[in-house]
Amino acid sequence: MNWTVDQLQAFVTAAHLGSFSSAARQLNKAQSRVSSAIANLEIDLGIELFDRTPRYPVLTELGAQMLPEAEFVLAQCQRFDSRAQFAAKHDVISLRITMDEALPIETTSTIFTLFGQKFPHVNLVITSGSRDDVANAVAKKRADIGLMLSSTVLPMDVEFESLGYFKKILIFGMSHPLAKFETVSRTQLQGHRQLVLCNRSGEGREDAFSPNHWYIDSYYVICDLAVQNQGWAMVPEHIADSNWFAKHIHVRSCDQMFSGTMLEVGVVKRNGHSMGHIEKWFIEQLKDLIAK
Amino acid sequence: MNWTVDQLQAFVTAAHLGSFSSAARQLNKAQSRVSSAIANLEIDLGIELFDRTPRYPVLTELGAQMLPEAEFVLAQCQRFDSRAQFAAKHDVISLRITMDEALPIETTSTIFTLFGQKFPHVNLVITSGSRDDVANAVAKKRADIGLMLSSTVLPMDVEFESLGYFKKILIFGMSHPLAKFETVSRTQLQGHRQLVLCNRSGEGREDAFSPNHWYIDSYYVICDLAVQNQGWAMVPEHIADSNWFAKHIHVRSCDQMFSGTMLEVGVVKRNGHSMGHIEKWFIEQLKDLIAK
DNA sequence: TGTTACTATCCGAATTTCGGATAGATGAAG
DNA sequence: CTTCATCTATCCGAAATTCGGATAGTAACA
Repeated sequence: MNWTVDQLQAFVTAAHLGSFSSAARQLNKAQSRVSSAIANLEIDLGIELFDRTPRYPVLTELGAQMLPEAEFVLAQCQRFDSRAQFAAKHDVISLRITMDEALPIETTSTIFTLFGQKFPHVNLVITSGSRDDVANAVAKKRADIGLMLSSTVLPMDVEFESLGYFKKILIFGMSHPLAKFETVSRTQLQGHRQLVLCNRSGEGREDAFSPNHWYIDSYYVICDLAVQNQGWAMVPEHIADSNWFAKHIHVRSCDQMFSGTMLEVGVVKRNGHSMGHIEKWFIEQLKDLIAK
Repeated sequence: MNWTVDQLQAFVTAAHLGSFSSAARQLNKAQSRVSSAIANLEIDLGIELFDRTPRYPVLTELGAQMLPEAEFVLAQCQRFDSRAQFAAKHDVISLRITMDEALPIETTSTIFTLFGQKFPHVNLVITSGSRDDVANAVAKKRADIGLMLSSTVLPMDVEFESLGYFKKILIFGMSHPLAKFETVSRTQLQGHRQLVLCNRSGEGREDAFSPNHWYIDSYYVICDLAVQNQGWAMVPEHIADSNWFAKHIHVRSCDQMFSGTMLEVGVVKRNGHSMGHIEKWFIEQLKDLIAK
């Protein structure tokens, strides 16, 4: 393997333009260079790429078969190079994002699309998990930034920055005793079981309002149980509205009932981890989207 | 983009071995070459790949992120090269095979598996179609060799070479009038509709035995119609035995009844197209498999 | 037949590549 | 603490290669 990328370049452009001379002009090289570059490539590969008997060189059968291969290799080389140039400028080549599975996918997926357009050379690693997983992944350096709903307990070495709020709403199943009332009072709620979010470890609970309550570590499980009339709950609006649950639960406004009806959402990052402008861009986009 | 494949090679092996010197030994180069190769690569990419302050150089964060990229590019270069070496030797880099859809898939798929093991550098293009499609694809240079059941009419510029024979058997539907007989005579058959294969254009028919007959261009359609008791037919054994039809049709031996109970199978290739030894290998394998 | 545009080849200057030698540095061993 | 082995960066001169220009031969075209 003695050929160079330049030789591949000469081969590919000559094949496209159909002439060594024009290839030389396009590549800003002397014509003799393109000629000898291709000749040397042919020697090295052991393949005659062009038939030179006609006026303009024409690809041989094997040459035509090797052309797409060469184009592919060349493209990979260029991708490698531009990625390196990018990394040299921005000091980053991949960004690992982890997010709470309770976040609305519509929101985040549009961000990733934007991200891919704006930073085509950056690898994204997207993981998701429960709220604990998110904070831990950031703390343990398995992720660069995390996206999660606010939690009262956080690992020591990460910090939380608020981005905005999601509205929480009151839900219960179709056959739940409260379903027959148009409005419900605080007292009525206290008479039934509340489904409250907690961490995976069972700690870091939200405040339970009803003395009768279950602690559950996932909003999705909570909604599932609500569908089966096992209790009422306060959950983020987008989860109750999702296709899985929307038709099987009752929704009641409860603005006047609780103060903490808003759920804080924010990013977690390692303490002292200074963010590059890619990370900043990402967080700005998130703020915009959540504000809507 | 000014770096060379050699520099990538030096980077990758040095990263793996953890030392420039050992990389130089493995690559049969002077140590100074590896050192300067990597230094030049770093300059060209604008990235510091190794941290040289410790005893042994250790990858920087960016260097670690670029390593798999470099490995990938290198692997593509080597693949390109070995494929070229192969093509130089065998004059082929891809083989386009087209086959009659009536051929037993079990047979051919094992051949393709073998082929992939024996010639990992050859691209396979596999298409299938009716018997006309096969011959035409070869004639029109859309395929290199075709695999089909014998046909009385072939395009001018292709030739047929016999590989072996498939047994044909007599079939009819479960409720067909002939189903109640253990054996059937030629006269009985002539009293019922025969389903006969023809070309897509309606020409190139097999000989119809019964004066009452339909011409159909696919054995699968023929079997379908037989299942629905629309007539009797002579079809290749493997088609009648296939999962689709086996339980819905009656099979009768008919060796003593017809002389042409064998169906010739063979390859078609362009006139004068001299086969490389890859094509020969392929055809040999086919002969072996069909003989079984 | 002359003109134009193409390719292969030759050539000398300029550049790069190559391995060896050297010097400084580091970690292990005594 | 000293010695030693081994590492890396750098320098060096010879050798090889690369580079663009010049030239010659050739095919298409008017």
